Amino acid sequence: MATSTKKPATIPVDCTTCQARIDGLCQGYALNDLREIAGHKSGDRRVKAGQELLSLGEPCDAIYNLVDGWVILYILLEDGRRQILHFALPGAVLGFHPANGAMMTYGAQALTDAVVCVIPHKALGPLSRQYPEVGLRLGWLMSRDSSMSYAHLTSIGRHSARERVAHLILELFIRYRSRWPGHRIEEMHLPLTQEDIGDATGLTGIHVNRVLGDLKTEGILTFSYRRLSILDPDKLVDVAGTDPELLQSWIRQPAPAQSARDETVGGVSPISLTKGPRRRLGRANTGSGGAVVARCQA
Amino acid sequence: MATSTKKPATIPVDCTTCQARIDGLCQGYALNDLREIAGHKSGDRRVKAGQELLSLGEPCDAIYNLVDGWVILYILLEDGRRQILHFALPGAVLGFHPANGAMMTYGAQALTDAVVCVIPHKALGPLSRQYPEVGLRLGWLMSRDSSMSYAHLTSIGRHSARERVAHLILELFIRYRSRWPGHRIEEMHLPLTQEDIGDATGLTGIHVNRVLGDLKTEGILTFSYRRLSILDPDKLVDVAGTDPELLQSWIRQPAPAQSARDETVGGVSPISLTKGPRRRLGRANTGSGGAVVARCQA
DNA sequence: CGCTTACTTGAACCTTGTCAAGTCATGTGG
DNA sequence: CCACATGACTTGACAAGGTTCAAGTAAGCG
Repeated sequence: MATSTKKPATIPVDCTTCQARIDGLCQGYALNDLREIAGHKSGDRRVKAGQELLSLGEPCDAIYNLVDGWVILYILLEDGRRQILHFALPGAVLGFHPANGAMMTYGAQALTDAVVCVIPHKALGPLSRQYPEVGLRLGWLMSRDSSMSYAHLTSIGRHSARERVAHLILELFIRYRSRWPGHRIEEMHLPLTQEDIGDATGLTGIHVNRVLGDLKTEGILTFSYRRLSILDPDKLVDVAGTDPELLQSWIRQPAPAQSARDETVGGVSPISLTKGPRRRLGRANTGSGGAVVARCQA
Repeated sequence: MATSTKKPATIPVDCTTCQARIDGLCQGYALNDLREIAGHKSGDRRVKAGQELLSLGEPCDAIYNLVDGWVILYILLEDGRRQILHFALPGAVLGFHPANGAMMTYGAQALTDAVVCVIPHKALGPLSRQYPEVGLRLGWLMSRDSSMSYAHLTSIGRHSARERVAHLILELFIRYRSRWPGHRIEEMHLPLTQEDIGDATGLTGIHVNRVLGDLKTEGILTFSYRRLSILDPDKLVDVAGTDPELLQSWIRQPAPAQSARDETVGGVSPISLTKGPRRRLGRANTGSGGAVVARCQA
């Protein structure tokens, strides 16, 4: 379960066990640095499942480190249509905006009980002067977001309903499972309705239902009442029609802040996605000049 | 025209007049700082219209500051389907990747002759230590990219073909025109085919053609052979079914690196989008209760 | 046990895609 | 300046994938 049921709501976030240390903003910092960084926080915030964390149009003057729970980002149209933009998992940073004092251009709602730690935008300048890697890491996190967003764009724009649904489920499964490396389970609590899946994939909930029905008939997966079981991972990858490498790249960690590399989490190879070369992405035929591999240490 | 036809290909980029100084990475820096920053460059690169700048799957070890020209980011599927992810205009940063030494997850192709200046990833660490704002600005730029991407997701996922095409054209028009503040022209060279518009909006070129035909019949715009004229801006905004505020927010500048605020570019109000409150975005009805709760230590 | 939310299924409809056959615009060499 | 080649645009008929409307059933919750 992604929700923190063990802690009473009054206990503040414990930075030493925070997910943001694993692949989020605070990755790679030693304990005393964490204490420093936490000094910039304006506090923590807990929201119940179903509540809004950030509302469209409200001014946003802080970034939110998602510590626990699932959160969706979405845009609501005036006629009621909704597009889910992103499923944020612990370690994500929300509310980082291009322009200072800008309004939120989308909303954020908790799917499960959730916890965020809040850092005001105006602390970012000083913070990044003290810890220059923080700025870069924010950049990397944002860049990962847009990379994921690009994959979603491709899914919605150029894939069939079948592919889209399979792709989304595969993505969420892999992302979720990557944080429980030991588990080999192929079953999980996915806190979504079929309607939600529709709103994320650009389909109607009804059609999602039909697609899920097909996938069940074919023995690929079952999903009902927020319970997901993957029955045939390989077939699922096949139906999703995507390069598993791409999905993997999101759970691989950006470069850590310092040298404190932590290989215990992330980098796991979920299900059997490692089977042979399965290129699903084409290549342009315009010759492009050579490139050199280089490693970088920030 | 966005292409630089006046300079021969051998002259290096002049940082003092570079677009990246206006709303890109180098905004707000004084001349001697610019010189410092430019010292981290590994060089410039010029590509002809139609050529690939970055190829999918190749390792990427540098960021590319787009100095001049139009560049598309796209994903190509193995069966030939293509999704255009983004239209990059001067000032954009390309190739900034979450994981060090990662492969490109998408390709980039020049639509016009284009010029980029190249900064190796491994220079970013030192650079951001010397100029901490650089890391944050990169974050802001990436965050803007994902914000734009979110708008595209909504467009493709929840808008009709008509709305999508109108939205894209409006977006490109506004973004392009924002860099020529003086001009009140409603005509421009848009270096796209109808097929390209289709690949960006998740439609077929043929259907784009039909939609454009309708828009022309209705006296809203004409677009053919890369020539765009907006005949009725207000109607176009209406058809696009989007909040112009959102589009505006992308051409508004992020906070400058220092205090050197430069209001001469950007912040223009394109066409007559300023007419009254035109909220096209809905609001959730979940009461987003209270506020900040606990304070935290480390 | 009754309520609510979520899921399921069917039939009619409509938007968009597909296939095919054009026409028009632009550039090039003669 | 024209003939030709090429890429881009245009149009029509038809099919398909997905939506809409409507009427259910099952699961979870107090």
